Amino acid sequence: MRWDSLEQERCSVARTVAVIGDRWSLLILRDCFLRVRRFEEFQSRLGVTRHVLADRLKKLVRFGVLRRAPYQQNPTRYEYILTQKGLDLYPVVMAIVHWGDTHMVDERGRPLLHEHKSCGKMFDPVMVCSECGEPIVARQVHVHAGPGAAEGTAEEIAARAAASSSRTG
Amino acid sequence: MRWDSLEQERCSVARTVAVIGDRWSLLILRDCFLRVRRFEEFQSRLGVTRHVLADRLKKLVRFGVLRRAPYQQNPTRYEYILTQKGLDLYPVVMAIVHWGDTHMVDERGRPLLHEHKSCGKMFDPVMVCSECGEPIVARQVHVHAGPGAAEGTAEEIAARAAASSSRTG
DNA sequence: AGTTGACAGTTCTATTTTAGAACTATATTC
DNA sequence: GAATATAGTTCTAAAATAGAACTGTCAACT
Repeated sequence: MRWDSLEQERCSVARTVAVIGDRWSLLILRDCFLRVRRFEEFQSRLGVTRHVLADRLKKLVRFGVLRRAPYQQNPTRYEYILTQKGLDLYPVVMAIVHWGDTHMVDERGRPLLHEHKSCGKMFDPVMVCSECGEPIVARQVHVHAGPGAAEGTAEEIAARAAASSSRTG
Repeated sequence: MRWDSLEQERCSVARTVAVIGDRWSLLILRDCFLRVRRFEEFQSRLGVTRHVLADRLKKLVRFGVLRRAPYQQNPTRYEYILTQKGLDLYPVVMAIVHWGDTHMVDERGRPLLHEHKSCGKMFDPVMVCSECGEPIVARQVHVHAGPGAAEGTAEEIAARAAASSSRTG
C-alpha cells in the first residue's frame, strides 16, 4: 500500500489517516485549536523543520482542513485558519488529548484543563451514541457493511478472524 | 524535536502521538478493533512491510496498548490483543472513522455502519461534555493550565497568538 | 526420510522522508 | 544602507520505509 493510494482506500480510517495520520499534522492541528495561525509560530512552537512544516500546511490546505487567509499587504502574508472541515476534527484531537491525560501523564498531572463555556465547568470529553446517549465502548458496537463497502468488509473480516481464533486457540 | 523526546513533552497530544501518531499504528489499531490479532493477518490486510509491522507491534506492546498472548504451543505463537489502555483508544478511532465518514466518503457512501448493541440502532459517535452532556464544539471550550503545565502553557500561547493577530491583522 | 506449507519474524539493499542548517524574497524600521 | 520580521525554498546527511529474500520451528503429506 502506497501513501498516495491511502485516500482511495475503502475505509474511513485509512482516508482520514491520509490527511492527519502523521506526527506533525496532528501537532499542527493541536496548535490550530490553540489559535496558532502563522508559519513562524508553528515553527518555533513545534520545532518542526521549515521544510516539513511548509509541506504539511500545503497538504492540510489541499485537503480543505485549513485555509490560507491574507492578513496583511506589502508583502502579502497569509495565515492558516481551520475550515469547518478542520473544526470538525475537534473530537479527534479531544479524544487524543483525553487518552493522553488518562494514560500518559506523569506525577505532575495533566498539562491542560478544559472548561466548557456553556456550563462553566471543567470537563472531560465523553463519546456517546447519537441514538441513546449512552457512552460507547468497543464491545457494545457491531459493524455492518455500509453502501460504500468493498469486498472484504470489516464484518467478514471479523467473522473470519473469529473463526480462525476458535480453530487454533 | 526528536521523536524519542516526544513522549516526554508537556502535552497530552504529543505524548499520545508518540504512541499512535503514525500511519501504520493507526491502521493496526483499526484492525485490532475489528478483532484482527495475528501477524500474518495484519500483514496481508494492511500491506505493510513485515519489518515495519514487527516494529509497530513491538512499540504498541511496549506502551501497553497491546499485549502478546500465546495461542498455541509447538512452536509457541503469540497474538496481539488490546489491553484496557488499548481499548480506551476506541474514542480516538471512532472519532477518526466518523470524520472520514463525514468528509472523505465518495458517492458510494460510508463503508461501514455501526450498530450500538445496547440500543439496537445504527449510530454516529458524538462527543459530549462529561458535566452537562451537551455536544462539544471547539469555540465553547476554554483551556486552562493544569497541574502538569510547562512554562509556555496553551493558555499563554492562545493569549499571545490573539494579541499578535489583533496587532497585525 | 524428505518435501511442502504455515507462521512469525529478521536481514538486506534501494528509495523516500526527515533533520538541520543555510539561503531567498519582500518590505519596514533604525 | 543595515538590521529585522515573515514565509518560505534549497541543500546535504541521517533516518525511516518499501520490497524482497531469508531464518527457524513445527505439522502434515508423500
